[in-house]
Amino acid sequence: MTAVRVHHPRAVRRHDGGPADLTARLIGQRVSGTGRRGKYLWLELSDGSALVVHLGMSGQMLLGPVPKTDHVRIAVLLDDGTPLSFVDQRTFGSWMLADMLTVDGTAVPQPVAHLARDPLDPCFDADAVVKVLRGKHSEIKRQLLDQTVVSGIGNIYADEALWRAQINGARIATSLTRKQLRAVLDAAAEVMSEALHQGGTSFDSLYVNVNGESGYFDRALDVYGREGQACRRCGTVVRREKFMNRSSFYCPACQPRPRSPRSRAQ
DNA sequence: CTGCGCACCTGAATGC
DNA sequence: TGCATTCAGGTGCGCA
Repeated sequence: MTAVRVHHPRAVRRHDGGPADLTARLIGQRVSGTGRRGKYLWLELSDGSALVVHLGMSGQMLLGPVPKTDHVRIAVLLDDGTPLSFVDQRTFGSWMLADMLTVDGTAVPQPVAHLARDPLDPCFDADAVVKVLRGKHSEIKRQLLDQTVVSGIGNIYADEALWRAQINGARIATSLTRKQLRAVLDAAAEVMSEALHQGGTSFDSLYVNVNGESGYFDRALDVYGREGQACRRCGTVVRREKFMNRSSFYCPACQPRPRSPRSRAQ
């Protein structure tokens, strides 16, 4: 990298040294590899450190001409003259530099070390995750969103996986069988894989791929965002309720709510 | 340890 | 018409 410009300091808020330190340490480095775990990705650098990137809600890493948008947060010039831009409208994304560590036989940057493997990781061990889930007396959806249990699953794909497995997200994981928990994890892997092949989930023009194209997976969503519409499996009206300051969508017939009083009763 | 509520941010959608 | 409010998402923090 021959030049680095941080246009918006918020984009490096998670980097300890701030914009000046990040810039100084990036210049002169070469990219020696790439990696990803859950919602984090990273570029391995020639000095052994890693540039860790989280795209947040709307972040993009773009190679080629700097786009004409107000949302370019960081601009880099690579050695061959190609610009690399970090574009992020909603500014939940960030860059940081970190050292690599070896965890469970895999080298990952330090800020990623606490994350569990994601369902698309070749080393993902579903049975081990089922054990973790069964060991916690907490709601299954809460655990699906806990990146230290299984990474890469957000609110939308959690709802989709639970719908496929016909499990209500408010069920306490300890009350579910190994088979049911395994079904939820398998469904999550399926949903993520299908979404990936369709270019992700786009609700509006913000969510586009590196070529500026929308993903099509939102058209394939079975339950998320379908409040008041018929369940695609049984026709019952899909419900929505508040959960962890987010929305949960579910079919009350296919995914019956737990009876236990510990759940969030209305 | 676990849960809970909130801040962070922007722009689209909705309300008055 | 215009201003105010609500909402969505992932992460991480302080506090119970």
